[in-house]
Amino acid sequence: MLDYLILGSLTIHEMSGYEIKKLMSNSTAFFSNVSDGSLYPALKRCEESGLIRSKELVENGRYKKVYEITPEGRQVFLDWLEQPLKPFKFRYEILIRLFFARNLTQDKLFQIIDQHIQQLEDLKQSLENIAAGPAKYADTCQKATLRFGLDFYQYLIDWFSNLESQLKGSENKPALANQPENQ
Amino acid sequence: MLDYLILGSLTIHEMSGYEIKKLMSNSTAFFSNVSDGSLYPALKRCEESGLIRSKELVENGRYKKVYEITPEGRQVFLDWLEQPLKPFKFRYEILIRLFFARNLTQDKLFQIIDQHIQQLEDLKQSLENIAAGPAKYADTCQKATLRFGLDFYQYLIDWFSNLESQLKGSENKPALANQPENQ
DNA sequence: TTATTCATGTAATTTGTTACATGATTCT
DNA sequence: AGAATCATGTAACAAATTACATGAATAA
Repeated sequence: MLDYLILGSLTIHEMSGYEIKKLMSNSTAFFSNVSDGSLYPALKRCEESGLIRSKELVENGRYKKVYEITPEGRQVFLDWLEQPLKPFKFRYEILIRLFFARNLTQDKLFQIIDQHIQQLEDLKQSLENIAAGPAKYADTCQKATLRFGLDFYQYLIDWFSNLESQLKGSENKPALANQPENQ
Repeated sequence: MLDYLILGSLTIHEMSGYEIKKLMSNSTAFFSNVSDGSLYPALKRCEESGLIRSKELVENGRYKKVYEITPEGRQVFLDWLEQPLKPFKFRYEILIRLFFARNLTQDKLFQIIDQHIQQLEDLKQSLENIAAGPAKYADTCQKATLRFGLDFYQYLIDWFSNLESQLKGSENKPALANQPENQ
């Protein structure tokens, strides 16, 4: 996955590892925050398999290793782009908490939900900052990606806010216990 | 994470590895589809660290290893439940495709989006089947978890359908190219 | 002068998957 | 008789993280 993120970035133009990281966090942070410890080994791996090649240079007295994509790398990337998607899997920590929330007081549960809403607000804010920024390289599809992030975070914020209201609304009832329903 | 999923399951009642897997896929499949290769080693690990203990028995001529949570395990689980959430991270393959979609013809992009919508419809259907089923152990919070899955998949289906309409609407324009904006 | 940003990397660990391997029971 | 489900596990591999490690340039 990371390899394709690297190849994709290099289809835009040649970049150093550091710049690739920058691009990720300035535009796609919400779906891929890459750590140094995975990026640099991945670059090495891709170079070894001939998908990218590097030149080392010194710019403003700073050592840099700038990578460009090779024709083979471009082909591999284009092939991947068209391939069927892997099965969609999604692991979402707060849902696990929610699933087992009967072990929790309602207050504690609300704390966790509030905390998550705050996380989401922060993430949304950082995307808004990116959206308000210079938005380099942003074509229609890249803008759609950003738009997705904004919409998505807002959706989750609303969903969890709504859940809280509903749980609060049934506060007098045994909220976390089994409630009979017509089945 | 998996360890907590196991502990959480065992707060409901004692279960074998197989039953834990069943519980996951019958109620929380959409956020945690656990493979044998991770579940059984995890059970071993938890037992070695004293969080759970097992008894082996033969039921209907079938060998079983039934696990129950220990008081220490319960405490570890409850502590975890209340702990701050880890930073929310989300990697979503189709967004990476979308981000680099300028390397793709519009037709190919639509194929990918359609394929993803189909994935989501299938996942939603499987959740609907679960929701229509006997819904064992389903307390309010567990129902909310299921509800989340249904709402979430529908949201994504709508979002991507909408994206397609929008892209189709601008088909005469250079859809995948950089479109100037007021910045 | 001190913190931040730029810049690259390694080592140990974590967490999980896929494929392999086995075997009994029950449903059709 | 054969397929599906029940039931448990190992071994090899994959992908990524965290912590460690270094060091120059620039902005406060």
